[in-house]
Amino acid sequence: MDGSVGVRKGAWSKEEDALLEKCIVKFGEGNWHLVPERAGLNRCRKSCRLRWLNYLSPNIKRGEFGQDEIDLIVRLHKLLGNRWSLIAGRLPGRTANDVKNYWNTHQKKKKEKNEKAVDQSGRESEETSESRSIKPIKPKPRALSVNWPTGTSSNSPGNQNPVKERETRAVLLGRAFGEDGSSGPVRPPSTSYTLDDLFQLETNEDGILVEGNFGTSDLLFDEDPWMN
DNA sequence: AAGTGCTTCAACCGCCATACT
DNA sequence: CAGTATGGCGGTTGAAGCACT
Repeated sequence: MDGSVGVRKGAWSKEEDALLEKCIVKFGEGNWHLVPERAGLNRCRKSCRLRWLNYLSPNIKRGEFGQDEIDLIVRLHKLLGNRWSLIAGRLPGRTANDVKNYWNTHQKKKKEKNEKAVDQSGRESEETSESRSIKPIKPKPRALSVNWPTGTSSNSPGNQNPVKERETRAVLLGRAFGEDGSSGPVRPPSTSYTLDDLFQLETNEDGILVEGNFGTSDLLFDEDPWMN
């Protein structure tokens, strides 16, 4: 794979950051397999990419998540499941890692609260809304084939294969969000999408977003989303 | 002030999809 | 068509910092 024998691991030093940044500024993003050599770094390509995307990239927004961002994460997670990259794509300046870390932190607290609730009131929490009805869309939208937009119907194995079928849906989802599949790998768009966009999307693209019965009411919370 | 436990988040790992040869 | 290279993702881990006793 990486063929990386004896590459450096662990936290990045300021010198390494500077080298990587210099390299990206000079050559641009992409060609990650060339980056370690170009930058003069004893790091594997994955490490370089991750460091740039999660930390060094100038687009990254730091600091705490705002309430609107939290709401959006909660709703999108309900819709998409653990599709952190897609969720992060709706949050300008936030990375998938940020969102994932944030979610895991709060999920932990949430779980603990649920367990306490079980201790106190029996099995009430088994009936929590999430476990009851919503099946998040699980498949991973990946880069799209150049033939994808035209060659999907008759020869697509997705029609018989449920997994493929769901993948197709997920790809559609990515496209519907504005990810242009015709030009290579799926990338987060530069603009954000509002919940209104999501709702509209659901109306227009009936059957694409939805797995099971899913309505706009499923995205609404009457109470603190982290509770219960 | 020191020790301990908890939380956060950067980074690694393994896997998968696509592109390329 | 098969094999290989590359990019990208989600899950997990561990170090550092913080809070509490």
